[in-house]
Amino acid sequence: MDKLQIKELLNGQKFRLTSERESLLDVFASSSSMLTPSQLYELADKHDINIGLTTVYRLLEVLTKVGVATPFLVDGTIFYAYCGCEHHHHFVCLSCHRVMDIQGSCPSFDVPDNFRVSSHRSDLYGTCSDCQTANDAGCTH
Amino acid sequence: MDKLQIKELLNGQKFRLTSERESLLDVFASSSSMLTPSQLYELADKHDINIGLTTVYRLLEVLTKVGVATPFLVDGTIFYAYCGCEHHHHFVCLSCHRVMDIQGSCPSFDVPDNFRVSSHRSDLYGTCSDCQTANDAGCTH
DNA sequence: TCAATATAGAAAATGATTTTCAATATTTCC
DNA sequence: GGAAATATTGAAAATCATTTTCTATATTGA
Ligand SMILES: [Mn+2]
Ligand SMILES: [Mn+2]
Ligand SMILES: [Zn+2]
Ligand SMILES: [Zn+2]
Repeated sequence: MDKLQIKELLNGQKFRLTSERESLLDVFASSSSMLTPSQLYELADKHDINIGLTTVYRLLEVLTKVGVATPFLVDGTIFYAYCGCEHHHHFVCLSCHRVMDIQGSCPSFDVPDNFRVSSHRSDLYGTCSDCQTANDAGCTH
Repeated sequence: MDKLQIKELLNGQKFRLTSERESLLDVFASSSSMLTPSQLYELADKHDINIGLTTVYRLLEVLTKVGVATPFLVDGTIFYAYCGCEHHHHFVCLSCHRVMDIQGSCPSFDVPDNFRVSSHRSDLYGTCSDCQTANDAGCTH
């Protein structure tokens, strides 16, 4: 997904893509894992991008509002992953917290006619191949 | 779902179904809405069941652990609904917060062979019929 | 250029959740 | 039955995540 597109999306809701947000977004989008706000803050730090934690919260908030970030609830904790705008489904590795896009058409369920379905989520949870071999080797990382 | 079954499930993990938990469970299971811990606490109060908020948190924790309660993340807030053990899918009304079971077979996605899928969630979000007619009538409740 | 609007970030406030702990209840085993 | 071990309760305190506040700064738009 293009950064210009994201800027347009944000501007459409009177949000701005500042240099701070752009740097953070780069870090966020390049991570294949779902992250807590604090984890994103730490990760940015490692890239020598020193942004206030409040700003991290605000970025995740606006990205979620425009649909570019997706929140995941895992084991009582809320994580965020950069997922772009096109609707798709996910596999979440409960071991390494990586989030992978998966192929497949949207599920269809029997919903009463008079219900309006505005969105849906279909997420799979489990262990990715890397983490399985790691576990096989006796490593709990 | 039988209360005895729930007791067995809890006992299986060395949890006990005390009288406090049983009263709370009655209130919880009879609600068709997803609830925050505080909301369940208030609801119990209305039924003249006065249980500490800490106990409410602990009940939801153990019920989630044994799979009888399901957490929902909606708009940044974590709610819980009594859902029993048999796997199924849900429609969540974003207006009244009721959670309805929906029919349909589990979706199938293309997941790499070497991934282990341990669980999945398929949730629909929208507006139930009651809330649509309420909105039509100009009521924002 | 000037006014209006949005953001950054530190500090403080808030609020939700967890921990602690003493009392009580339940289970286990002799 | 009756310890001893284990689990629970709930109030209070502590902790932790998130939001609010506020001032300086930046951006947008007439
Ligand atoms: Mn994705
Ligand atoms: Mn259900
Ligand atoms: Zn993994
Ligand atoms: Zn409704």
